[in-house]
Formats: sequence, C-alpha cells, structure tokens
Amino acid sequence: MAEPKSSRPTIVDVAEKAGVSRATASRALSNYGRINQETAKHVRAVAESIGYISNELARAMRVGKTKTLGLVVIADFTNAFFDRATKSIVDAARARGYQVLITNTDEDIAVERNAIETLIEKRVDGMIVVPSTAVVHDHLEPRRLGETPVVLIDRRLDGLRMTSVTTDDFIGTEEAMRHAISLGHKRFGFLVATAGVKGSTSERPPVLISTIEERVNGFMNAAVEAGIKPRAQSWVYCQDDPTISEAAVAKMLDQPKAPTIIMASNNDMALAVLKVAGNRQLTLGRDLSLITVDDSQWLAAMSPGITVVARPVELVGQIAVEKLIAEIEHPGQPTEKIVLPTELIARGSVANLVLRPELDPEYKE
Amino acid sequence: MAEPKSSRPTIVDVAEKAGVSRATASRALSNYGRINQETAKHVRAVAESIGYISNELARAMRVGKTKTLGLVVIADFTNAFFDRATKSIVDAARARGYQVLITNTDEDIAVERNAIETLIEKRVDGMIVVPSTAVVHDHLEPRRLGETPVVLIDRRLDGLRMTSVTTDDFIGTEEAMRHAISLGHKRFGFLVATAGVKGSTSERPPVLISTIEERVNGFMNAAVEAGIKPRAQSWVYCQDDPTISEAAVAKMLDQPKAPTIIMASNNDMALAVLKVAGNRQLTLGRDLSLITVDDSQWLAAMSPGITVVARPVELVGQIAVEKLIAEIEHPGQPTEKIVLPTELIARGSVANLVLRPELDPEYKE
DNA sequence: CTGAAAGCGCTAACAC
DNA sequence: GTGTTAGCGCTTTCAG
Repeated sequence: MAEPKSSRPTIVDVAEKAGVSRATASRALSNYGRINQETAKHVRAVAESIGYISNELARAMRVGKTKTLGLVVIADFTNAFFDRATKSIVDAARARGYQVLITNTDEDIAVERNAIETLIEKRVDGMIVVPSTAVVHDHLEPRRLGETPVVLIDRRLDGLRMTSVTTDDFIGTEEAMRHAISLGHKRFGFLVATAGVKGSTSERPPVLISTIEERVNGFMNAAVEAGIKPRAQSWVYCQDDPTISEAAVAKMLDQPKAPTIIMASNNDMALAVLKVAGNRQLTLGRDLSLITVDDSQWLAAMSPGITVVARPVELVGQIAVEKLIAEIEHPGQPTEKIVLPTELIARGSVANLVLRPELDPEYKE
Repeated sequence: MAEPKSSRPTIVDVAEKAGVSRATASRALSNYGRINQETAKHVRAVAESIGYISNELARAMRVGKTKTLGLVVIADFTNAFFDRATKSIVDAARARGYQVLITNTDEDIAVERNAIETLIEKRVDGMIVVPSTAVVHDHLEPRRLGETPVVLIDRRLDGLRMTSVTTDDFIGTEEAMRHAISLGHKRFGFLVATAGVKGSTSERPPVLISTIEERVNGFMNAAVEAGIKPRAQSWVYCQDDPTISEAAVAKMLDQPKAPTIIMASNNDMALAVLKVAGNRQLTLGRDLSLITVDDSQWLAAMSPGITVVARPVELVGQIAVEKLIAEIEHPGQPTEKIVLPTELIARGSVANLVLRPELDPEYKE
C-alpha cells in the first residue's frame, strides 16, 4: 500500500524519515546556522540512504543565485581560440563552484540577442560574451541586462561600460611584421577574415571587430615604420569560407610581384594558405612564408612549424571568470579593460631572405 | 516616492500594470488556455514596456521541466572529436529549444560522479555523457539517475541498459589497415592512447574503453586476415602525453625492422608522429606513413594530407540530442545502441610501396 | 474568458 | 538547538 512516489525525494521526505522538521533538515544538509552535530549527521545519513539530491532550482529561487554562468560564443568553437577558451572557462568556473550554460550565436546578432535573453530567463548569475559585432547593440545595454554582470572576451566593445579581457593584437601583429621584415621580407600579403564581407575585397570595410582592427593597425604601423610602400602590400578582406579564402590566396600569389610572406588574420585563413601552397607544391619557409594568429598543437607539429602570434587564451578565460565571479559575489567592482600580451613564437614557416636572398623570386643577381 | 524596485519585474508587476490578474498575465505571456486576444496583446505590450523577462527557474519548478540538457565530456574538448561534438550538440539542442550545461571530468571518475550529481541538482531534463572509464559505475545506475534519461556518446558501456551513439571503429580501423596493406605495407606500428597507463607499454591493459578496444580489434583482425606476423607489428599503449608519446614513436622507429607505417589511435598520437618525423626530417608519405582517426581541417590542409578514419562526429551529436529529447518528451523509448559508419579518407600520408618498393628501407634488390 | 488560490522545494526570519 | 511559517515567481485547477 506504499505510495508509488515516482519522482525524486524532497527535503520533507528526508525530514520525515529523520523525524525532524524541514528547517532542521535544511540546516543539516546545507550546513548552516546552529545545529546539533549528532542530528546533522543523522539527517545526512537518512538523506543518503533514500537517495536525496537537493533541488538547486528551488534553492536558487529562494536565495536568488543559480551558481551558473552563461557563455555566449560566436559560431565556431571548432576554432583554436574558442575551444581552448571554453575549456578554460568551464574549468575555472567549476573550480569556484559554478557551472556553465553554453550558447552559440552564428556571428548573428539576432541569435545573440536571443541567447542573452534565454540566459537571463534561466537567471544565470553572470555571463561571458564574445560580441558578434563591433557596433553596440541594445541587448547589451544595462536596461536589458538588469543586475546581471557581463564580461566580454576576445573583442572589446568600446561604447560600453563593461569589463573586457582581450589580447594586445596590435603589438602582436606589429611584432610579427617586424620579425618578417628583419628576415628580409619586402612584399607582404595580409589575409583578413572579415565577418559580414561577402566574397573578398581589398577595400577596408567600415567597421571591424576590435581584434581584427588591431591586427590591421598593427600590420600597418609596422609597414609604415619600415617604409614599406602600399604597393608592396596586398590586403584582402575575406569572408571566412574555404573556397573564397583559397581563391583569394591564389589570386594574391598570381600577382606580378607576389608577396613572399602572407600574414593570416586567423587560422581559417592560414588553412587556406596551407591548402594553396600544398596544391602548388610550394614549401613553406622556402617558397612562401606564413605567419598566423592563435597557436595550436598542429601548428607546432607540422614541418616546418608555423610561426604564430600566440595569445594567452587560457588566461583570458580564467581572468574573465575571476572578474565575473568577483562582480557577482561583491557587486560594484570597477569595470576594467584588461589587455593581455601576446607572444611571437618563431618556427620555420618564415624564410630567412637575408641569409638566402635567392628565395625571393624578385631577387636579381 | 516610487519604490526603488531594484530587481527584475515579475509577472505580478506585469499583471498590475496591465490591470489583470496573475493568471491572465501568465496565459497571455505563455499563450495557452482561453484568453481574449485583445487582452493578450495588451499584456504583452505592457510586459515589453517594463522590460519583463520571464523567470524560467520559477516556471521550471512549477512545470518540472528545465529545458536544459547536461553534457558531461572528458577533459579535452580541445580535441578533434569533442570540440565538434560539443558544437553539434549545442546547436541541435538550441534548434529544439534546449540549452546545454557543460561539465568536464578530467577522465576522472570522481569528477564525473560529481558532475552528474550537479547536473541532477540543477534538474537538467536529460544528459549526454562520455563515460570516463570502461567499467560500469554506480553513478550511472538507475537508482542515482532517477527519472533523468541519459545517452552515452563516443563510448559504449556494455553493462548498462542505456542508449548510446558511437561509431564503428572496428570496421574503420580494419579498412584503414587494408588500405595500408594494399599499398604494400608489411610492418606496422600502432600507437594506442590509453587512459590509465603511466608511460608506455607493449602489454595490453586489462580494460580498454570501447572505442579503443574496437580500434585494437579492428587492427588485429586485419593483420590476421592478411597474415601479418606479430613480429611485424609494434604495439604501444601509451599515456596521452606529448613527451611520452614522442619517446614511444622514436623508440618504434629505432627498432631494427622499423614499421613503414604508424597507425595512431587518436590525434594526440598523430601529433607525436608528426613531431618526431619533423625532427628527423622524415617526409610523410615517403619516408614514413601515417593514418590517424578523426578528421580535422589541419589534417586536410597539411602537405601531404593525412589519411584518416573520419567519424561522423556532428551526426553523433545530433542523433544523441534527438534520442535524448525523444525520451524526455515521450518517456519509455526503447534503448538503442546506435553505431554509425566511419569513412576512410585517403590522402597522401601513406606511401605506395607497391609502386615504389624502394621506399621501404628493408627492400633489397 | 478571467480571477482566486494552491503549491512546486527550498531557506531564513522569527519564535520557542 | 529546533520548529513554524512565509514566501521566491510561476502555472494551473477550480470557480465564477
């Protein structure tokens, strides 16, 4: 005649079986307030024995904290930045007792708005977002967000008073360029992955996300500094799509005075260079040079290894979590724009034209 | 004299401002039951105007569904399988109105137990798990899980009556071997990433996770079928650590009759082969051959491209989500062990020793 | 078609 | 040191 009792045991089941009140059971299980250690032990034993698992939903509702963080990334976390960032965020959060709810926008602002709304509905305590676009949108305005703190990663959004954790891609790219210049390169290609561009173009789009903008500026700064003429630079803003980027690389290489080195703004672009080089039997670090951004095990393992502007991705994730949780647990933190340094890892993909000038097809002697 | 009203507007705020009862407001916002369309429109307008965002916590508590899925992956979603799997799961879930809560165990059973407990506390409607070990553990027993449905991916757990979505790595590896054999290879190395092994050993560990076990069996089956003697096979079970796997590769290649081809059980192992080959100036597809498992853009873009047993990762994720949601929304589905076919993608990393027997150092003429 | 009221499972005053 | 009780914000009978 026992009731079916299909669903999970609740705290009142525990309380009844332990012969105490709900309050005492709660105190025992959450270990707070004054409580007799004997009773507590007994209650916990009972809970364990009937397979009680607390209902965080109910608790969250009562205390107003879900111990959950929202993560809003753009499409591709099949990407040297986002996979590592995600992992470091999940790990850092867990270490501090938080879980993470993931959403991905497809670089689409409408999806992003939606994702953020959903996260608020689920009442995450805070969120980490990679903004889809460079222009500020109302879904990140305080009025929508309410009390929910947000920290931005990877990309800044200047119009907003919001903490962000990014990397110094300006200096990173500049360093990479200086490295190439010091190795004797004189003609440069720059393959810039640009969301929102259809196909490819050499015209600078009006707005670029901050990361890309910094890479562009860093490149330009170094070029100017070294007196490299615009005609010795091939810029291509390119949709992030293999067919298109490969065509762009091919076109770049087919120019009369083709670049000796291509700078790829991200790994998808580097992949295109690799592909085209492979098809044309060009050996990297000899027939063509390459530098890309964001290190990965593959770049290190290939022969030659690919020279790269490495960003401290794990650190970005960790700091973002830290700052976010700080604000959650002690509201009123100052907003900060944290910028982490990158590191140039020189491997074999950049030919040394100083030592071997004959590798430059334009070299006359 | 307006109250501060710091936190978010609730449904009663909406109701008051709209001059209706909570019930009507709820009906208007969730669009159910009988309600005058005029009233509904008005209520929704008011909600919008005061920036009302529904509290899913409260709703979940009432209706008993969180519209959230839990995902428990092992450590590395910096990995050609898990990054893509995660993305496809998040996408598939979102398409059906579910969010996903991510957790990662570090291939550690205690962490896994914990993760699952946490997900239950958060009352996810179901979960997708990549089990850490091959042996069944009580935290996946029905008693712990209660009503919460689970589907396993990547690895089967035979003792459990539970739906799983995996790939046919037995046939996949067998095909890969046949391919190598047809190209004239006679001496094989097999580098098996094995959790739980310290360092590396040629002795088969007692239990292997199902994926690895199938790869091992597929390899063996093809070897037996082709009459390849055990002495022509170098097996190494290897901890998943660069230093150790690279040492294992080096040792393999330093044997008197070194293999002409190495089969890597996963991409970390392939990376080790790449590294060692690079250090020794060995060109893949000529001086040494390589096949690995799980395709990635890198493998395709390198020169030569790496031949690979490609698994339908996105499909695994999608089907897992589909099956899980089916069980959530219509409990009582039959449990299924779904096994998806792999595909061998032949690229240039396997030398053709039939056409060019001289590439085999043991070749005498 | 709309309102009143109960209750999901939990914690935190407030009594005792 | 423990129990009573009032909600957290929502949906859903049940009346009207």
